[in-house]
Amino acid sequence: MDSHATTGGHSVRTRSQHQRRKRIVQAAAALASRGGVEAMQMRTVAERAGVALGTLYRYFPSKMDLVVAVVGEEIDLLENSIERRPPGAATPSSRAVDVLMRATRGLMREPELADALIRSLIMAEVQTPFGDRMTGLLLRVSADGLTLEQASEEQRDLAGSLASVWVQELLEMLRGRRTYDQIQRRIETAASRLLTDI
Amino acid sequence: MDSHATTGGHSVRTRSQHQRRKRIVQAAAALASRGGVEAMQMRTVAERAGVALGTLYRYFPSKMDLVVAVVGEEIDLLENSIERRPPGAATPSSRAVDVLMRATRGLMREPELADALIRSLIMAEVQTPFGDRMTGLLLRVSADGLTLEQASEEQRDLAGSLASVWVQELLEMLRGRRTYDQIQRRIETAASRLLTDI
DNA sequence: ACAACTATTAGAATCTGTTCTAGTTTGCGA
DNA sequence: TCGCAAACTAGAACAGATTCTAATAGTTGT
Repeated sequence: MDSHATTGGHSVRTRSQHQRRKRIVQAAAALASRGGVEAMQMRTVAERAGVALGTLYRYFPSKMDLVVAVVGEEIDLLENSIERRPPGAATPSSRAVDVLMRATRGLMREPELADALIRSLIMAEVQTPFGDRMTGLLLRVSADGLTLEQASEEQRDLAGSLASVWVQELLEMLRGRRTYDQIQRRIETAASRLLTDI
Repeated sequence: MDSHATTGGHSVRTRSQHQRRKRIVQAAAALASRGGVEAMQMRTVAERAGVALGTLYRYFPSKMDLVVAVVGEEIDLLENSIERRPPGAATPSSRAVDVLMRATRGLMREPELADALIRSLIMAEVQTPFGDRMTGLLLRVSADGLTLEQASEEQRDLAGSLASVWVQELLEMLRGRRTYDQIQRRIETAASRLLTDI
């Protein structure tokens, strides 16, 4: 309903505010990467970031907003990684698989963090940019640099569906019901159907 | 870690305990079907069920366990209904779409409850038979009565992927980001790709 | 019937997210 | 520089989930 300046990072006034925000997110990520969301308590985050609890709530109106910010950084890392080393495979679908499995490996490196973030995002009442960003990423690598806005509805549907499958597979993995190889096979199967002739 | 007797309903000792459990679940469902999970406060549930808070926690060690129990009853209804009236469309993919959209309409009738249902299933630490049951249902209607065990790995992957897409679309709907028609279009698009020549 | 054990109860206590209050500091335009 | 609005701080207060306690009621085996 309301658009805060907190999650976007725009409309930040001073340098110190920018740094404060950064310290908060870093403190949150550090805590979450060990004990998960439970360890990422608002009081503790504030303390670690050297900030009052009220200030933390000024920057992030709820704990979920903070989680979303942490996830945003993870996606930034993924996007940077893709920019540095774009997937070189021949077909759209195998490029998409490349990206998704690279993201999977990244998340597997910090399972506690991944678990906390994925579950929290799925539980979020409000819209999170997570799905859209992944969908955009998939479109970019599989449909020749297309953006979310330029894509046709069908293209967005197909890329979005693949992102959905990936998220569910991640959840299954976090439940201990999938191995990396199983995820890869399922993603490959789904991608070859969903992204052929896109 | 531990497997309680609470969610299963087995190992209930006396008749009064069985009835107590039933009253608790009914009270919880009544509260959730109006105000959603927030309205379903543990104190209130205990009060409505005429049970002490400690007793409620003896039966359901966490709020999530209670939600899962409420939701379990709803799923039974859903599956029975679908099996009583099998879809009659011509192609495998349209039969699958039929089933999924019928389930969607059923869930839309009580949005607050549906919200709790879907989220709890996704969040459940333990395995819930939900995904597998849904996948089995899709295989049955789209691949000529196939069961989960009889299907090939690829068939299970494809049906499972469609189920994943459906679950994510439901979540988007509950967040207010999808209309019924949008879901239908996306499910149709995904199904036609995933279930052709299955 | 008796003892041991388990279930239930009312209510206090704890924990953590969130809000509120009152006072202090900071940035900035006049 | 002055003054003001916004940002910040410490800490109390509040809310709802979960845990704990001490007492009572119910069940079961002998």
